[in-house]
Parts: sequence; structure tokens; C-alpha cells
Amino acid sequence: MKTLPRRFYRRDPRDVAPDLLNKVLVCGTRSGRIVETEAYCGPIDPGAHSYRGLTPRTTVMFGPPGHLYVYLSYGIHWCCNPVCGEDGEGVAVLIRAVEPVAGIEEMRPRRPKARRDVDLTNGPGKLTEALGIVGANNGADLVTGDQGIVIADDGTPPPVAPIQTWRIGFGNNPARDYPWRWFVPGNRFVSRPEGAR
DNA sequence: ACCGGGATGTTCT
DNA sequence: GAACATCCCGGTG
Repeated sequence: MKTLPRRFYRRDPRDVAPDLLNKVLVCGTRSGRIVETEAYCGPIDPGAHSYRGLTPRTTVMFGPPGHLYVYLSYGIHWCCNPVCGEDGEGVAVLIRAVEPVAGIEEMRPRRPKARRDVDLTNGPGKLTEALGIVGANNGADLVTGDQGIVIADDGTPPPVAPIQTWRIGFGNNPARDYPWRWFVPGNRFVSRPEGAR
């Protein structure tokens, strides 16, 4: 298991997102293989939090690559995003689903409402709850692992033919037209194996 | 299986 | 005051 270097993140999020497939997100003693991602592209992306410029919430997203942007979705769920590109760009990748690799017994009590194992981590709000990622982890350095959170390569390459399709959860926002979601074909933990529309 | 609504806090109009 | 990068539960067929 090798922690991904800073340069892995210092690229366009649309290149990083498919490359993150099959990498391992580690949080303390728990980890999961990344099987679904979405790219968020700053000023050219009306779906990105950074679209309208720097705000207190998006400070980390506008910071240097390789740090974790964590935000609260719908007032309830935490979502986690490795920051990409260059310092000041405001681009990142949302991790939408992982497949448990280690510590699954610790994940079950953290996800008491999950009836089946697949419900442990098959969504962006679910995987943060299962792994234990919360708002206090906003800004964590994924390269130094200063908060026990890293992304590592265990030797599994990304899928040869990842599925690329539309992102999830945008109503009538024109962001719905950008096909910036990728997932591992056939993996059971993908939140929505079909296209978004 | 599929669909509608409620929870709940931050951000922006 | 509305929208929101979600999830869960209870209704119906």
C-alpha cells in the first residue's frame, strides 16, 4: 500500500476522478476501495461549490491539492472530496461510493440502519459515516496523513473501461449536462449503476 | 419495485 | 425564504 503522492492530485479533476477508481480510501483502521467518483471543476462548473468564488465554506477547496474538502449535505450528511489541480483553482473530486476493504466490523455499528452490507458504503453520505469522516476532518492532508486519512494504491489498477456518465443530484441546474461521473463496471457498491437521467 | 416526503444546517437571493 | 453534490421510511401496486 503506497500513499498517493501530491502530484497525483495536481491535475484536472476530470483526469483524477477515473484514476481514483480502485484506489483505497483509508481512515484510521477502516478502509474502502473507491468505486464511484465525480469531478467538480470550479468556475466552468455551475454544479461546483466553488463556482461563485471563494467563501468560508470553500476555503479548503480553493487550497492546495491533496487535502480533503468535507462539507455538510442537506444539513445531515458529510461528503468528502480530495482537492485537485493547483492551489487557488477550486477543483475537486467527490467520492460517491467505496467497497469495504478493512474494518468492516467497525463499520456496522457506525451504520446501524444498514440492513445489508452493500448499504454500508454505497453512497457519499454513507461511506463517510461508515469510515468516520466528519466536518472536523475538513482540510486533512491526504499525503502526510496528519489526521489518519490517506488514499493509497494497493496495486490494483483502475478499470480498463470505466463507465462515464452524468452526475447525480442536480434538478434543473445546467450542471446536469456535464458527464463527469465515473464508476467501476459491475461493482455492487456503486450508488446508481445507471445513468443519472 | 417504485415513489413521495421529511429531516436538518449552511449558503445565497 | 428557497435551494441544496442525501438518506431513510412508509405508502402503494
